[in-house]
Amino acid sequence: MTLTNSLESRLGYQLRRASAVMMADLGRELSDLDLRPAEVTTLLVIAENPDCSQTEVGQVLAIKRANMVPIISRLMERGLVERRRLDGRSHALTLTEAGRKMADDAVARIERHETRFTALLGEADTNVLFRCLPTIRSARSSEEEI
Amino acid sequence: MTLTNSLESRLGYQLRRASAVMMADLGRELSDLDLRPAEVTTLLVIAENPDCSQTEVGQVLAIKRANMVPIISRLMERGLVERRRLDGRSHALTLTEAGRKMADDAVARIERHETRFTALLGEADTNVLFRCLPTIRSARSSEEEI
DNA sequence: GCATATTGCTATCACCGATAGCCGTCCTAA
DNA sequence: TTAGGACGGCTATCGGTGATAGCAATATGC
Repeated sequence: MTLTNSLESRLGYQLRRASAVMMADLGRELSDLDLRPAEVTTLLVIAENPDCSQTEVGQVLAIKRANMVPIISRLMERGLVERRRLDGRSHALTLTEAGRKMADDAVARIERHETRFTALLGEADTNVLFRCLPTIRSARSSEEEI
Repeated sequence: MTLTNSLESRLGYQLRRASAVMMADLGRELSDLDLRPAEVTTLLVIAENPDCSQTEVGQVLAIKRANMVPIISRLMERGLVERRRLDGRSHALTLTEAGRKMADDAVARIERHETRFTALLGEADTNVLFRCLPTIRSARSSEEEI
């Protein structure tokens, strides 16, 4: 017996399922770099914002301060990220040469991954998505801070 | 300093962030029912497919057999779901009266939650989303089975 | 100078997904 | 009719991500 599922008509459900599919595909694409999704995004943000701090990265990616710690630690252990003491509290993050190479490789893979999906959608619909998804993000109920 | 983030132009990233926002909102809306998202979806699928089996629910929701176990257990402990032995292997799942009430309450909350977002999008864009998101889901690379 | 805010950090929890493997049951084909 | 394989539920366990509470050191503004 094949079941009915009225959740199919729920935006949140569709979003969750679609996001899971893309995340799984991304994971596969990045698996042989041994980079987790959260680590790649961190790497790329540092790549385009040299000398940023750890909490700044967290703010732009919506990753809590506490959860940034193991991410940065692992990127440093692997020699992809370096940091320079700034003022006794904060560090300036930069990529090492290996980090830059890794970031370039990751971007290429992400591009392949992305076009696998956008190719199916067509430009018009893709544009609608890039308009709608930020709208959804901006709809956080007012009482939650950054 | 406010950072740049070129990930904003990636579909996967936007999907992930938007999905996270909606999930957080859903969690808030359901928190005083003490139902986790995975439990509500299970409850609703059983509601509209009485006498279905546990793996059938899993298949329609993309939840692995092994991961259904604690979900069903908890729903049964709370007296929301009952099951009847079918053939020594499988059980027929149904909602109890309390489960039906809970499901009705959950649906009402989900509806409030959903319209909070769809109201921001407008009907035309919402329709595009309901066309595009299933397309993305269907783009699983061919080598993965159900 | 002192109260307060900020930064990075530890420790710990919750939720969801995945894998490997067990056991009992069923189905089917030789 | 029975043997082999598929199936349904289950255990145990891990991985990834997010959240919270609280600490120590430092910076900042009054």
